[in-house]
Amino acid sequence: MSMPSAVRHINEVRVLDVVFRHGRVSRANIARELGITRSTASSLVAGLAEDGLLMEDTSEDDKSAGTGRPGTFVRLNPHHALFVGADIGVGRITVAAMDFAGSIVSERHFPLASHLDAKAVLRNLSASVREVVEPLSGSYGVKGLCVTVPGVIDKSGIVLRAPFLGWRNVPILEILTALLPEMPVIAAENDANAFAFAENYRNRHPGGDTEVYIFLDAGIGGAIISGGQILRGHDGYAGELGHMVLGDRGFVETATLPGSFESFIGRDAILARYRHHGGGAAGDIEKFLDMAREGDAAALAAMHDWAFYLGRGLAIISNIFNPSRVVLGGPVARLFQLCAEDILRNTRRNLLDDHPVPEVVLSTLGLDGPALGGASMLHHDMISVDEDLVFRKGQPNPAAARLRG
Amino acid sequence: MSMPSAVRHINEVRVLDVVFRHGRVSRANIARELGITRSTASSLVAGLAEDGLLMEDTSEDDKSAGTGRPGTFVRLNPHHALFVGADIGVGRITVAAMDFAGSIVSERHFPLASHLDAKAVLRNLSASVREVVEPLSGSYGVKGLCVTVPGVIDKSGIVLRAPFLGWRNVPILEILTALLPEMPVIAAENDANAFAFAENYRNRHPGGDTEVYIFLDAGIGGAIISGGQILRGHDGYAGELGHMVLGDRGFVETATLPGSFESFIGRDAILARYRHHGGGAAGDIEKFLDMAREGDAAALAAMHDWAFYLGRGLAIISNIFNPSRVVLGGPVARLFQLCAEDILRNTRRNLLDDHPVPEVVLSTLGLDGPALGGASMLHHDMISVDEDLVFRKGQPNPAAARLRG
DNA sequence: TTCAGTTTGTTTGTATAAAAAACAAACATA
DNA sequence: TATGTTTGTTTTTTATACAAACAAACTGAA
Repeated sequence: MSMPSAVRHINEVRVLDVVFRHGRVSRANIARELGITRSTASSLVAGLAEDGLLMEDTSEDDKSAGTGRPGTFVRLNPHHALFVGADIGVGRITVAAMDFAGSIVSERHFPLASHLDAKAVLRNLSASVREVVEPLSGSYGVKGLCVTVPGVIDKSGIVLRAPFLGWRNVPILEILTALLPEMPVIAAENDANAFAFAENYRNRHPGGDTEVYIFLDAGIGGAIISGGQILRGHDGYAGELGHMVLGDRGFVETATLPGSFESFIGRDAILARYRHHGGGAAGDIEKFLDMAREGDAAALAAMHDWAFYLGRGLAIISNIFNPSRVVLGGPVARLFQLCAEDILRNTRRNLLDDHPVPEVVLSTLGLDGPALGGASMLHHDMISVDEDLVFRKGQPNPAAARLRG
Repeated sequence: MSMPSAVRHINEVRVLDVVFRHGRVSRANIARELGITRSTASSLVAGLAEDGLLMEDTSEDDKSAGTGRPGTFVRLNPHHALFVGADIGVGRITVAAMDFAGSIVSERHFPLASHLDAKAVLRNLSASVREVVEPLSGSYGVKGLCVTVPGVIDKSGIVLRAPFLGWRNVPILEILTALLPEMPVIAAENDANAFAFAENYRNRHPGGDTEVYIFLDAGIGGAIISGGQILRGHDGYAGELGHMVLGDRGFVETATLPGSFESFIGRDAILARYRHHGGGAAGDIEKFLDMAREGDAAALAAMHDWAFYLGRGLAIISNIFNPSRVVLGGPVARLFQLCAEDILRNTRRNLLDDHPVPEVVLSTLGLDGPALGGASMLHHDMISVDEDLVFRKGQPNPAAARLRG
C-alpha cells in the first residue's frame, strides 16, 4: 500500500459519497461530516474538480439560513460518467443509462425474439446498448455496462444456468467483451440481485441493514442484502428462495422441484389453485387479479391458500435472516395488496410470539428494476473504496481502475 | 481521519494478522506478503514490539532453507493479552482463556444450579471467571470477556430471550459491567454464533466464504458466517434455523412451533419417532445411538426419518445460502456419521440437479465451542481494522481502544 | 580458506498528504 | 459602520511510507 495515495483514495471516495448523498454541499459541510479539516476538504474537492468529477454549483437558491459567510457549493458533474444497465428478460431487453449524479438519462425497451441462442441474444443486446449509448457518448464519459440475467452467475462471469432463457454455462463476459470492445468495464449480475440493489441503493439505511427481496413471476427469484452487500454464497447460487422445498407436492407441477416454494406461490401455482377451487381457466394473472377484486369465491379461496404459504415462507425467511424489510416485486406481487393482513397473520402464526415481523412492502420500481440495478451497481463501485488498493498488495483493482480511468 | 495514523493502524493490524497466521515470521516475509518495503515492515515490527505485542523468536529450529542471510523471526507475545470466553449452558458454565498467540491457557467447567434467576447466574459466572483469571492476571494482560448465551442478544447487549434459561430482556452487559469492573471490555454473544466463529476462525478461508453452522441438541441453533462476518439480522434474531416451519406438525410437540425444523430433527423428535416406530423409551440420545449402531429396526427407521428432514433442511439452506460447508455440532450431530449417505441423498433430492451440494462435516470442537468462540471473537477484534478510525469520524471505537489500551 | 552471490535488516533522504494555525472574504445584525 | 460568525485558502508542521544505499550473515564454488 503506497501510504499517501491510500488515504487520499479513501478520502476522495468519502467526499464523493457525501456529495452524492447531499446532491449539493459546501466544502465546510464536507469537512464536518467526514471529520477532516476544511483545508483538506478543499484540497480533495480541488483535485476531484480538476479530474472532472465535481463542479461548482452556482445556482442561487441559497437560503443560506444562518449567520456567517455562505459556503460555495459543489455537486457531482453528471457528465463525468455514464453507467449502462441492460436486462435480459423473457421477450425483451431493457436498457437504462445513469449519469454520475445518479439520474436516469435514458431508459428503453427492445423486443427480443424467443428461442434465440445465447450468442444471438447477446448480439441483439450489444446493438441495443449501442443504440442507447451512441447519442450520449459525445456528452458523457461512458464508463461501463452491467448486464443482468435471470440465472445464476459465478465469480468469473459465466452464466451457470438461466432456465427461462435455456442457457447453460454461457461465458457471458467473454462474449460481451468481444462484442463491445469500446466498453471500459463489463459486468454481469443476477436479475434479482440487481433488482434488490436498485431498491436498496437510494434509500439505504446507514447501519447496513438486512433486507430480503422477492421477485414473484412464473418463478420466484430472491436476493438478500446484508450490510450493503449482496449475499452470493460460494458459487453464486445463494438467494434461490423459490426452490426451498416446503412440502411433498405444491399446487402445481413446476419446472423446478415438487413442493418448492414457487410450486405453492408462483404464478402458475395460483392459477392452478384457482381451477382447483372451481374457478375457470383464468389464463393470466391479470384476469385472476380482476376476479379476486370482484370477490369471486374461487379466486378468494386460491388467494387464501397463496397467503398461507407466502406467510409461511416469510416466516422461514424471518427466522433465518431477521430482515427489517421484505420487498416484493414482479407481476404476481400485486396480489399482496389484496390480502396483506392475511399474509402477515400467517407469518406471525409461523413465528414465535416475540419474534419481530419484518415490514413487507411492494416494490416501487416497475419491471425496469434489474436494469436500473445494474447501472446502480457500477455507480456504487465508482464511489466505493478499492479494497485491493487499501488492504491488499497496494495495486488497484484493474476493473476499478478502468471505471475511474 | 488523521492521515498518517490511519494507514499506520491498518498496517499494524495487517502485520499482526500475518504474524498470527504464520506463528513465526521474518520481517522480510512480512514485507513481501503485505506489499510494503522491508524498512516499513521493520518500523512496524519495532513499534509493535515496543508496545509488547511482538517479540523476537530466537528458537534455533531454523532450517533456513535457502541462500542468503537468514531472517530474524518475530512472533506474537502470548502474554500481551488474555481473552476470556464464558459460556452459560444448561447446568454448567464453561470458562476458556486464550492468550494473544491464540493458545488456550485455561479451560474449566463449573456446575450451575438450575432455576437460578439471571442475576444469580451472572454472579456465579463472575466468580468463575475470577477464579480462572486471577492466577493468570500476573503474567497476562487481561483484555476482555465475552459471555455466550443460548438466546437472542440485541446490539445494545440485552438478552431478548433465552428460553432454556428462562430469561427475557436481561441487560446482561449492564449487569456484568457492574459485577466485573476490572474487565476492560465485556461483550455478549449468542452461543451458536460463537460456536460458528470458533470453528471458522482457525481454518478460515481467505476469500471469505459462506459457511453454515447447525448445533443440534434439544433445540436447533444455527449461525451463518459470510465474508468472515456473522449474519445477525436487524434485531439479532437471524440464524434461528430450528424455527423454520417445514410442515403442519413435526414428530414431537416442542416448546417452539408445531412443524418446525427442530420438531422434526431435534433430540426429542428423534426419541419420539423411535417410540413411534415401536422402539422403547430410549430415554437419552446416547442410548438411542447405541441402538442404532446395533442395527435395531426401530432406531434405524427413526434415523431414516431424521435423515429425510435433515436432508430437506440442508437443501433449503443450500438454496438460500449456497454455503461451501455446513458444520454440524452438538450431542445429536453424531447421528450424522451413521447416515451421512442417506442425508446427502435426501439433500440432493430436494435440490435442482446442478445445484452445488455443500460439504457437510462434524464439528471437531466439543461442547466447549461457544466459550472458545467468545474468546476467539475478542482475539479477532484485537487484530482487526477499527473501521470507525479509518472510515468514520477518525475517532477510534471506544471498545476497540480499551481492548488495545 | 576465500570470494562471489544472495538475502536480510537498517539507515538516510525524499515525497505525500493531513493537521494546525493564521488570515482574508463574505455575510447578518445591531 | 462596527461586530461577530462562518467559509475557504495559505502556510507551516508532522507523520509515515518509499527508494536507495549499505552492512551483516549466510551458502556454495573455486
